Amino acid sequence: MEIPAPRRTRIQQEKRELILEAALEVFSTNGFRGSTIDQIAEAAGMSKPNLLYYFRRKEDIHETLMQRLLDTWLAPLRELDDIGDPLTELRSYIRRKLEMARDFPRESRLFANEILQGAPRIMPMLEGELRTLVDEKAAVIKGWMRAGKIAPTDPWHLIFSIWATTQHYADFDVQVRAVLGPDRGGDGRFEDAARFLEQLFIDGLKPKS
Amino acid sequence: MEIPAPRRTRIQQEKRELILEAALEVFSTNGFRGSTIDQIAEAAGMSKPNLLYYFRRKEDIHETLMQRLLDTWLAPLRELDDIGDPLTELRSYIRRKLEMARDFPRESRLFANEILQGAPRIMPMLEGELRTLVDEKAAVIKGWMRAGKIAPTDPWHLIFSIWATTQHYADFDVQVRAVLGPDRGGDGRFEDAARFLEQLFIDGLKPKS
DNA sequence: CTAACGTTTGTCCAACCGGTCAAAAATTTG
DNA sequence: CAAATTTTTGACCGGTTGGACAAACGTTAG
Repeated sequence: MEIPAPRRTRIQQEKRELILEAALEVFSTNGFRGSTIDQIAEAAGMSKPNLLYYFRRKEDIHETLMQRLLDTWLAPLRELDDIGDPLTELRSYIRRKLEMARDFPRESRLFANEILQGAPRIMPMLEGELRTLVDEKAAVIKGWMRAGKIAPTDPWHLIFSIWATTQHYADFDVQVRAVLGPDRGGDGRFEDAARFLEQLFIDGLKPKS
Repeated sequence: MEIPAPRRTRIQQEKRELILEAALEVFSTNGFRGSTIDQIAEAAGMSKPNLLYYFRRKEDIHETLMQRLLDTWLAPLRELDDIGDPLTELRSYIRRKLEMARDFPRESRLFANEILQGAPRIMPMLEGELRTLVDEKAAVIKGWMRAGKIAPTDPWHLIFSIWATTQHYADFDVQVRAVLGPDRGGDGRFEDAARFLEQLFIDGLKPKS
């Protein structure tokens, strides 16, 4: 029961892409209800009825955006497997997630907006696809713990803490920059964050005695 | 140039309180633009014009809510000082922040919503009061590092990571519960989180050799 | 009691917003 | 070229929303 991909002309492909790009910008800064079709249309350089010719409802745009988002968003976690050294593997997962926060902050905020409001549109995905993937990776991590490669702890909360710390630099960007001030809040903040997070996750705060 | 607190009757005090409580509920789940005065009025058990008698504009409600929020929200950080053992002090800061995420999730989400949208209404506070406070506490932490009481690292990013990991359990609650599932996602999740975070921040993930 | 003051409500309005529609303009096809 | 098809637009509509307003109602002080 797969919905057949609608046949589309070259113009339709391009215009739909243009609209999605504009909608990402608008939705991620104003939220779904805070955004208007007019805003998206203007950002995409077309009239409202014209936009509605490509996406018949506002929700359709959001839904399409959401579906694409989740694939790329979970890619770093999918890559996590136990073919390498566990600590190295986790380190590079953290690095990849932080890079995504740096390079795709709009996507991160779009996702955060959706979750904050109770995930009305993607709840099935969270309980299904996401949960399965996390359980799978938690099992891998548990294996590392049993083998004594990393300290035994809760794999699920470990994953949460990686999500939280990395996405923080996208979702709370304005706060981070405000607190760091003009001097330290520049482009270097992501490298500082990377250094800090690596140390935190590997060694914690206890001083080496 | 302090604005004098308006003289208010008993009824005004009570009704304003009622409205703010209702508005916290509505704003924190729908965002500012996603919430209507009617919704707040209904949640407060009064008519819309009646509500507008106590707060003349929708923004006034949000602003009042925001001002109160920030005081209580930063209280745990204010309590952090160097009269105790540094590691213990940080541990109890983390615990307090996690308790706030558990006990005041609506406040956390209200704040997150505001920051996500670029903090249009509280930016001066972030650059002023908040930044000053964080700088002050960062200095305390730096002192601990110089004294060899905790491992040397970036105090600002340390504070960010504590905020991120603890608030995650309020802001991303639906995701946390969806991923943990009905069994592990119950009331015990905050204790699991507390245990995990303590271990993470103190010892990190490297196994004890 | 009654005048003054505080509170509540029904009604109304202008702006906004999501979405429709028919007709014009542009593009593709034969 | 001309017909068929796709794309674009201006005008419009019904519902919602923030907010104004005056009248009604309740309360309190003299």
